[in-house]
Amino acid sequence: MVTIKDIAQRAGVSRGTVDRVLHDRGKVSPQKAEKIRRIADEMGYQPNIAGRGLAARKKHLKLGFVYIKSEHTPFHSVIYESAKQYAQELEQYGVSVTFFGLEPDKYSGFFKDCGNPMLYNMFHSQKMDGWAVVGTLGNVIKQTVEESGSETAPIVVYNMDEDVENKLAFVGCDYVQSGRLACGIAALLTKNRAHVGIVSMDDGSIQSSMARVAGFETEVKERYPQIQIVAKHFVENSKKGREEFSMKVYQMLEEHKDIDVLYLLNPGDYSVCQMVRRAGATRDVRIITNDLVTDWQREMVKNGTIDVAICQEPEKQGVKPLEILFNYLALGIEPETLWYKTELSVRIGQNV
Amino acid sequence: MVTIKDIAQRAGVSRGTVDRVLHDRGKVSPQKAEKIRRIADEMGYQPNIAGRGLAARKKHLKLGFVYIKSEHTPFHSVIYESAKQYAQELEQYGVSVTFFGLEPDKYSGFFKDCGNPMLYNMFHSQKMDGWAVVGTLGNVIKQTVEESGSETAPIVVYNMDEDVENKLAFVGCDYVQSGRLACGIAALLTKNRAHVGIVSMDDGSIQSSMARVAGFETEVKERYPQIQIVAKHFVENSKKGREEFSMKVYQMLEEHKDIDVLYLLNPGDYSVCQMVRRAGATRDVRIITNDLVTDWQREMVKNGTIDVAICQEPEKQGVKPLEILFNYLALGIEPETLWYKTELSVRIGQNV
DNA sequence: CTGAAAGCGCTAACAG
DNA sequence: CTGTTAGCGCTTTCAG
Repeated sequence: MVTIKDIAQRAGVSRGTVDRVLHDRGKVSPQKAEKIRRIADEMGYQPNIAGRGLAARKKHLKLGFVYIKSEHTPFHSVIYESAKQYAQELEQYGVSVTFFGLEPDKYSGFFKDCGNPMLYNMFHSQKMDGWAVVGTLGNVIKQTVEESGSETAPIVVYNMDEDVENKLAFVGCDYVQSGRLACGIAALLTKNRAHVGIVSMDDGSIQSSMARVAGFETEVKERYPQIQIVAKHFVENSKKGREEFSMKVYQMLEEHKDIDVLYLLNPGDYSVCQMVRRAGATRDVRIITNDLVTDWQREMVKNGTIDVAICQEPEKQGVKPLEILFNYLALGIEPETLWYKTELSVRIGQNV
Repeated sequence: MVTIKDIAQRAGVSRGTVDRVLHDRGKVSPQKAEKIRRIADEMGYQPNIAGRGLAARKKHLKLGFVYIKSEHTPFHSVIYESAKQYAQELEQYGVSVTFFGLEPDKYSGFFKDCGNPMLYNMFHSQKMDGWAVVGTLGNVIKQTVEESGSETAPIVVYNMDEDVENKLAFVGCDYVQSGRLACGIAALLTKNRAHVGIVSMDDGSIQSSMARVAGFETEVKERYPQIQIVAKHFVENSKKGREEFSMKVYQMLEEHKDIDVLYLLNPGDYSVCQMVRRAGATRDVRIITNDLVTDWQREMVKNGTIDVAICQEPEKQGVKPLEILFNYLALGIEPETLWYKTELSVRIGQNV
């Protein structure tokens, strides 16, 4: 294996100079730089990760992790817990991670106007070397941090993509594909003839739901002309909405006796599944949901209350953003891609 | 973060002594040892991986990877390629991996009597620090290596479990669960009423097939009393068998007009799927297969020739055994479990 | 039985 | 602009 020392020797310079050239830091005479680059190339130099990892401690990197903290979104709790655990592993590289929990429950209309003083208070004085931010908040945080005079630190967005300027990467699933996958499952369950009711606990304007519905509809058009979406219901995720949700779904099933597949985008409260089973005892409705994060949800898949769940690796959504930042800042490894897709998996009773 | 140096300082000894105590190597006076252990514990010492990784280079570890080399088993090619790639990453830790390809095509009855001279020639003079061995060959290799006078090196078995004495770990899927999963899918596809034909290109005596069939049958018994297994056919994987296979399956479908789910354990030649589609044009047969490793197979899932494929992470089966050995030998990390289960995933046209 | 020292590959800080 | 030095945490080797 060829080391930086070998290159230095061969080029007749010091290791420091080689390091400077390979990292474009400091000034080196053009001829020397060129020579060093050529030699490194010829010898097939590959930096040693262990060496870098060890030396990285001197950088005392600080990362910020911004997440959603709410008892109504257990999915984000899983992300948070995974990130927390990975942060501990990063400690040995001298990296410290600060967690910023945003609590939507405390502010009505949270996602719509989050350029509020709370955010300013939270972020204006934070100097971080890198940020991992849950989508839809990327730009807000970027602006808040920059306004407070700090230079631009790299940002990785997760869960929901957002058009943040110069973001380092995005980690999350392909929601359109998720919708397509749901359609493929509906087709399998009904020999390509599903009558589908789509339901979600959100006002229908959030990106993920729109993308999933669009994916589902595209797949119907392209591949399963006999599948029909007979009803769509969106109930907003508020106290009132949560109370009404089950009833709305019940009414939908009553109104459309031909529904044989229920596609739950964001059930919010999963007890709606149990309701469907009781109410539809004489009917055969298949339930497809998204995500599986609590024991209770898993249990429902195991016992058949939910037929199929489509999952998107929440753990990875917590870990990967930090990993990308660490690789970039500590080890000098650029992200391989701008979009790290988390896998869409199909879970049924036998593989939850 | 607490280092070995901190402990040494606090205990009033040298770093070398601390190292000896923490690794039970060399002799240290009992009182000192006890004291050091206590202090390490109190201070919550966690070894630094980067440091160990760097120091590991001096060990010049040698690992052996034994795999199956045959154009009839693309699954094992994927394992091999993944292992090969990971081996390259290990180079920077001073680890060299030697690959031993066993070619069953060259020997009839290969798996039954592989205590032959070929193996002896291949392994008798190999001194390795650790072995990763495909299941069903673990013991043979262990014996061959030991007979040739080499002391016992740790062995990790992969793909198929085997009762190797003192093996360090096994990496592979739960084949019984794989069979259960297939049954769960058959149930979904047919509203719990499947009439199933089970087919495989092996003589029915190999472990994985037996386990899958057993899992399927158990699930039928426990959960889906209305599912029936109406036929089972095993055709041995020989030249003759491969030629006959498609026809045998065709005959089975003709004989049992009620079959609506075909469960292909090891199709060998996937063209059988296309045959079923042509032959059964007027009939609605759903095909469930295992594993998805070639582009051709993926294409069949995409275009609906295969309805569902159950996969078992072949890449991981190549990488993980080497990773376990590396962690154990180079970093001193014991395997967390004796059985590293690879995940069983459900693939359909929308998530291949 | 134990301490001291060297070195794994890389980076940062300092001195010219 | 460039070379030297020190050190990240751990292991191994060499003396004693």
